[in-house]
Amino acid sequence: MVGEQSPSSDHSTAPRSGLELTERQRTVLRAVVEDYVLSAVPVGSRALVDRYRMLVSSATVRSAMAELEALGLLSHPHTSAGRVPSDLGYRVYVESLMHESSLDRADQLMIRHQFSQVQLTSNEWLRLAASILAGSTRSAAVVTPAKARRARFGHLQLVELGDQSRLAVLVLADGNVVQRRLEHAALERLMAGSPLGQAQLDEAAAIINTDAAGMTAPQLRRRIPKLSRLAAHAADVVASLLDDADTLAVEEVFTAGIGNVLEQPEFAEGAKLSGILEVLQRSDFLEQLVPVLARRGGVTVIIGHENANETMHEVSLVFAPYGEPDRALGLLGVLGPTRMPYPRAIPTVRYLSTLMNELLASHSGDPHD
Amino acid sequence: MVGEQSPSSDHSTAPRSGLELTERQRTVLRAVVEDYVLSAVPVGSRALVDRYRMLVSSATVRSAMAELEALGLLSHPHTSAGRVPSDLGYRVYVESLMHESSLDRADQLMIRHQFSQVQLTSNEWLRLAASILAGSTRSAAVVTPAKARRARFGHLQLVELGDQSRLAVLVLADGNVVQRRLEHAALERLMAGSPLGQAQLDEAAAIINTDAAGMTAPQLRRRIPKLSRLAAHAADVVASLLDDADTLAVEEVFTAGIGNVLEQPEFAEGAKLSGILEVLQRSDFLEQLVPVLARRGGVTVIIGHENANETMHEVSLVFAPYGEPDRALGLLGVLGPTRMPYPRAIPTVRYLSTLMNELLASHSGDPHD
DNA sequence: GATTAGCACTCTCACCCTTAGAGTGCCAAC
DNA sequence: GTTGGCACTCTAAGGGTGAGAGTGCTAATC
Repeated sequence: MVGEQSPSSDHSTAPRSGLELTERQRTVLRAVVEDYVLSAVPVGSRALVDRYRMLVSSATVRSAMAELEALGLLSHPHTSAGRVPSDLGYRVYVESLMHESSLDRADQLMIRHQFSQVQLTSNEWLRLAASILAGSTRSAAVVTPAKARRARFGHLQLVELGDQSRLAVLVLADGNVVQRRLEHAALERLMAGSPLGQAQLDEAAAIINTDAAGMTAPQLRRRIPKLSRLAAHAADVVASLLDDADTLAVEEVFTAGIGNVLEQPEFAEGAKLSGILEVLQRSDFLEQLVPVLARRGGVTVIIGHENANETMHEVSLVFAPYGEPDRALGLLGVLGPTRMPYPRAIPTVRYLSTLMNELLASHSGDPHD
Repeated sequence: MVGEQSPSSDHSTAPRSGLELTERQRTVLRAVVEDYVLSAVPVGSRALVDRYRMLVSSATVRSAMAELEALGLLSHPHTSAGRVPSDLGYRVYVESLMHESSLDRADQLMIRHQFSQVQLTSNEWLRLAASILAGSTRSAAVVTPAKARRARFGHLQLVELGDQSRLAVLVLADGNVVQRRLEHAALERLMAGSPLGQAQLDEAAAIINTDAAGMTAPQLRRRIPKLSRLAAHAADVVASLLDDADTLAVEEVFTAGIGNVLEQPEFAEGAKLSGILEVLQRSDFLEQLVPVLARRGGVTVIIGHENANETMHEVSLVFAPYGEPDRALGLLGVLGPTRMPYPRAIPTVRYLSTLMNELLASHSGDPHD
C-alpha cells in the first residue's frame, strides 16, 4: 500500500522496487492506463498510436508494451488481445505517471455549499459526504463517523424529563454525544423510594464531572467504590455508556453510490459485488484500515491485490482519514474497480477529508453521533 | 396492493376481481408458484406432475395451466417454455393459496435474544432489525426510524459544557432526541457580553418547557414575540431543531442484505439493481409508502407492477409499519424479486414489526435517534 | 363430460463451424 | 533504434444443426 500526501508531495518516497522506466515506456504505460480506464477494453498498439497521436509506429509501441509486460506492469488477457494494466501497473501510474490536479474551484465551491446546507449535528452530514464522494467519482463511497479509538469521559448531564423518567447525556472527550434513558425503578430503588429531584441529579453529575475527566470505562470503574451511593450509580451508568461507545466502534458505515459500481462492466454479474458489500459491512475490515490510514495520513491508495482481504482483490480503495489522530478519527473514501479514475478520485477524497477536518475543527468537537 | 393482518386473518377480504378457481386450478397455481420460487426456472406440466406426485396426467395439468393463463395468472416466456406466475398469479397465491405459518418458535427466540443484546438508545437496533430481516428472508431489508410525521416539542434541556459551549438537548413528543451545540458568540451577544451561567440557561429552558408543550415549529414561532429575549432566542433554536426533525424525515434508511438480492438470477446483471437502490435511497419513495402502510396496518405485500414506481416493477415489497400511527411511525420490510418466498417473508416481517412495537412500547418513547 | 395418450409443432439452448478482424511477435530493412 | 511487412493467434459474431423440453390439439377412453 502506498499513498501520497498532497498534490505537490513527492510521490517517489514509495518503494519502487528499483523500477527505472524509459521515457517511452512511461508514455506508453500512461496511455494504456488512461485509455483502459475510459474504455474498459484491452488496448492495442495501433489504437494507442492513433488515439494519442504518438509520433512512432505501432511496432515501436508494441515493443515497449512487451517490455512493460516483462516488468509486470501490463498483462495480456490472451495472445491476440490488447494490453491491460496489472495492479503493479496501476501502482506505478498512481505513483509517478498520473497528472493529478487538485479539484476544480467550481467543484470545491459546490461541495462546500452543500455542506453549508446541512446541520453537522446529525449523521446527515456523513451521509452527505458519502453521497458527494459517490457522485463526484462515480464510484461507491464509504464514510465512517469520527470517533476516538477509546471513549473518554467529557461531561455528564442528568436531565429530569417531563414524564418522570431521566435522560443521561454523556459528552465524550472526542465531542461525540451518547445518551440513554434511565429506568425509573433502578434509580429510585437506590434511594430507598425517596423521589429524586433535579437538584440531586445535578449533584451526582457534578461529582462525576469533576472526578472523571478524561477517564476511560475501566478507569472510571476503579473509582466507583470511592463514591457516594448515588454518584456511584451514576458512574456505573457512565461506564456502561463508555462501553457502548467503544463497542459500537466502526459499526456505523455510510455508503453511497453502490449503483455506480454495479454499472461497471467488471461487475456486470452482480454476484461479484455481493461478497464485497458484505466485507465492507463487517466492522473488522474498516477497523483494520484505521491505524494504517492514520499512520500514513493523507490519501492512501490500495490497488487490487495490495488489499489484505482476498475478497477485495478486484477492487481499489482510495481512502483518507479525517479528524485528529488522538482524538476522534473517521475514515472516508471510495471503492471501485481497479480500473478506477485515480486522477479524479484522489483529489476528491483529499479535498473532502481536508474539508471535513475543517468543519470538525470549526465546530470543535461538534456532536455528530 | 393487498395485505393481511395476522396468520389467522381472513385473506378473502381483498378484492378478488371475481376470480373463482377450481380446486385443480388452485393446486396447479400453487405448485407452479412454489416450484418457480425455488428453481427460478419456468415450470412445465410434466415436471410438475413428477415433482408434486399429482395423480393426474401432464395433459390435464396442461389444460389447467392454459386456463390459468387465460385468467392472467400464469404466463409463457415463449411457446415451448414452461409457465411462470404473473404478478397477478403471485397476488392470488399470497391472498388465498399460500400456507402461511407463523415464525418458528426457535427463530422467534433467537431474534428476541439478539435484540436483548443491543441498546435501544442508538440507531444500532434499527441496523440490527435490518440485518435480521435480511438474513432470515435472504432478501434485502429496509428499516426506517420511527418518528412522528410532524415533530412536536417535548422537553428542552440547555446544558453548559465544560469547554464553555452549550448543548441544546430537545426531547420530542415522540420520544426522539435532537441535539445541537450552540455557538458561543450568538448567545453571548444577546446578553450584551455578560456570561451566561447554568442558572440562566435553566431559566430559559423552564419558560419554554411550560410554554411550548406539544407545539410544532410554526406554532412555537408564533409565540416567540411574546417571550423574553433569552427565552425567545432559545425558542428560536428549538423551532429550528423541530424543523430539522421534520426535514430529516425518512432520509435515514437502514438497508441490509443487498448482496442477497444480487445473487438472485433475475439480477444477474447488476445494473438492473442500481436504479432500484437509487429509488430506495430517495426519500420520497418510502415516504409515500408511510401513509399507505399506516392505514392498512399489518403486513402489506406489493408485487411487481402493483408498485407505483416504474423502476420497482420487477421487485416485490413486503412491508409493515411499526410504532404508533399518531405518535412515532417507522417502516420495515424486505425487498426482493417478485419470485420471493412470501410464506417466509410475511411472517418474518410481521413478527419483527410486532416485536419492535413491543420494544418501543416497553421503553415507551425511548430515544433511538 | 372429464381425463388421457398420442402426436405434430415450436422454440430455445448448446454445440460446432466458419470467418472477419484485431492484435501480436518477429525479422529484415532502413 | 525504428519501422514496414508478414505470418500467426485468438476472440467474437454469425449461421446451421440437432436434442430436448414443452405446448396445444384431437381422438380415444373411463
